[in-house]
Amino acid sequence: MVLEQPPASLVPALQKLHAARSTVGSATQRVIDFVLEHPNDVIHLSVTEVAEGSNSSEATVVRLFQNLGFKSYQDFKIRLSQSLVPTTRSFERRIESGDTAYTIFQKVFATSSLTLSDTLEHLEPAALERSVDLLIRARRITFVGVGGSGIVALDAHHKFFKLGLFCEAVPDPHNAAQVAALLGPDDVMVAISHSGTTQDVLHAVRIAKDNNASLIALTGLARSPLSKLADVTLNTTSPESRYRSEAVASRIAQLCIVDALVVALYLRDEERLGRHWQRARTALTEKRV
Amino acid sequence: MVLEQPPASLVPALQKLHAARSTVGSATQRVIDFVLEHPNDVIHLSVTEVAEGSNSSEATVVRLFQNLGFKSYQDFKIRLSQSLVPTTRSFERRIESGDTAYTIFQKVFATSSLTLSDTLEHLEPAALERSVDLLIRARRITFVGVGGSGIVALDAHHKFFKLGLFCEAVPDPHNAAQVAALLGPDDVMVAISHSGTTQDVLHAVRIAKDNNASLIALTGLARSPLSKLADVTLNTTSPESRYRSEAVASRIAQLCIVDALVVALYLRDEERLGRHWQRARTALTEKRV
DNA sequence: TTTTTCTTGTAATTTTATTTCATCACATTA
DNA sequence: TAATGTGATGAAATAAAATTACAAGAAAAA
Repeated sequence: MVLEQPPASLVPALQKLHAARSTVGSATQRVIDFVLEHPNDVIHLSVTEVAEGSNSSEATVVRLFQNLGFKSYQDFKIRLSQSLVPTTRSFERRIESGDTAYTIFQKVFATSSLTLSDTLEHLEPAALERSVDLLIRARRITFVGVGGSGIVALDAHHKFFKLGLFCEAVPDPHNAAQVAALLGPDDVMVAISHSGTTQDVLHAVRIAKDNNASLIALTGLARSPLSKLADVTLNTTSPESRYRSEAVASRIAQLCIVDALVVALYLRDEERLGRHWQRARTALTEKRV
Repeated sequence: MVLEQPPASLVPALQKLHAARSTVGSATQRVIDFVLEHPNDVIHLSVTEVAEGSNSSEATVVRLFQNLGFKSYQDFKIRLSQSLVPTTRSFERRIESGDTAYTIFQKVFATSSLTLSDTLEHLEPAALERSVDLLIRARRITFVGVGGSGIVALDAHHKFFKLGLFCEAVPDPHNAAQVAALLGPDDVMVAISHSGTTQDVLHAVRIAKDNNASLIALTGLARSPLSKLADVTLNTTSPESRYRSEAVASRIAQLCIVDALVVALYLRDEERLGRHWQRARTALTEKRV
């Protein structure tokens, strides 16, 4: 078995295992498979137990991890436990009637954090690139969303506007359809709806599509009517929770997506957009004490 | 040494050690001190090495962790390594000109996540309780903020409104002062300003204080003119970052604070607020496909 | 003071990790 | 086809680490 010295390992422990899988013998492969299938258990298992679980021998287990560049089996377990940490277990996030304000804050923040990482994990790099492509070329950008999603639309408008882009937010369902009717093939509509089934939004979206405008969907359900109509879908995912609707938690992720889009656009055309942004910024400073 | 069975432990491993310190003997204290001083090294040390490092015996080390509720010394090391998982280092969050869209997303999301945990860490439990007290008793709640903070105000209004509370958002600086003039001693103003120095907001806040209204400040700088006027200050903290103003990152945390406040209020008076919330919810369902 | 309780370190024991070594499987070459 | 080399493997030996048993000593209670 030949293995290069692994790079300073930003890579979580499990990826190393996966990468090595094809270059090792059958017994060692069984060990790798076992570890990949039960990573959370392995943290608490001894060499002997792993050997038994994978129908191999202790020696094979020990050698595997040494060859992978870990100082010892224990060393591997430490690394592994560190890469497995992020999921605050759901029972630790569940809000109970008797919780103190601070406990509630802890749990709400934990859920939000989890929503962010879950969402990031499920976003497709290709979809992001396409979104940026569409937005940077757009003549005009319209953000549509009602209710809670309307807030996201306003936020997006606020930020895109600072970049000097021609854009508008339509948080009012009545106006949405009318604005959609004005869009053309060079324009982009960004439709925001957690459920992806909001009638008012769908109505506006259909009109926009009829006019050949491009459509980016920001939604919480991958297979919704809205995402079927969209050129690109950016999905948020969030864990269930009592006392706090999924929609609310996913809004945090949507705002974060907007933030990231703004930064990505900025870097695509720093020359033009940077100038606008600076001007908007200095105009604000005068308003401070 | 008497120790209650530790609660489901939202608490990182080290806090347990710290809490137990005063209830144990001198040798055990030396062990605790050693671990608290070198947590990152301990992860890789054996029982014997820890015993040597702390001038105690192996038995003392092993017993300490068993008494603290860990299954074994190894079990403790696993927990410890999980609580020590290095936060994404700042150079891994810094956005560079050449970054791909996906990389930018990773970095923006990482920064947001960090902002959330930083903010939570700095929030004072007492301040949270007082905020909830003030809000639940309020006759009328006014959210004030301009620009980006105006979005937070709107979001807060949207959510508090669903609980059936008498509230309003004033994202327009002109109206802010007028609305503030209408407030009385039973009312609460929630002022949102990242810098805590926004003239328009301060103006409105002073008027509100003159009318003896209570003031909750949502700000990003602890020692700002705004927080001096406030009865309670809820602070957001966020790491520096290029291409993305601190204000933008901290907005995520502000929204999260609002979310948590809503949940906390709800649980304080589930009877009354739950009824309202249910009604608002069912009214929405009809708008879906 | 005496008795009891709790803490501690030494040493024995058990568990766990690592190394050694003989064997086997497979590929290459004669 | 047989001979040879290479690397993977597991049984067993060894080493290391963790845990427990126990007796001595300190502190608290009677």
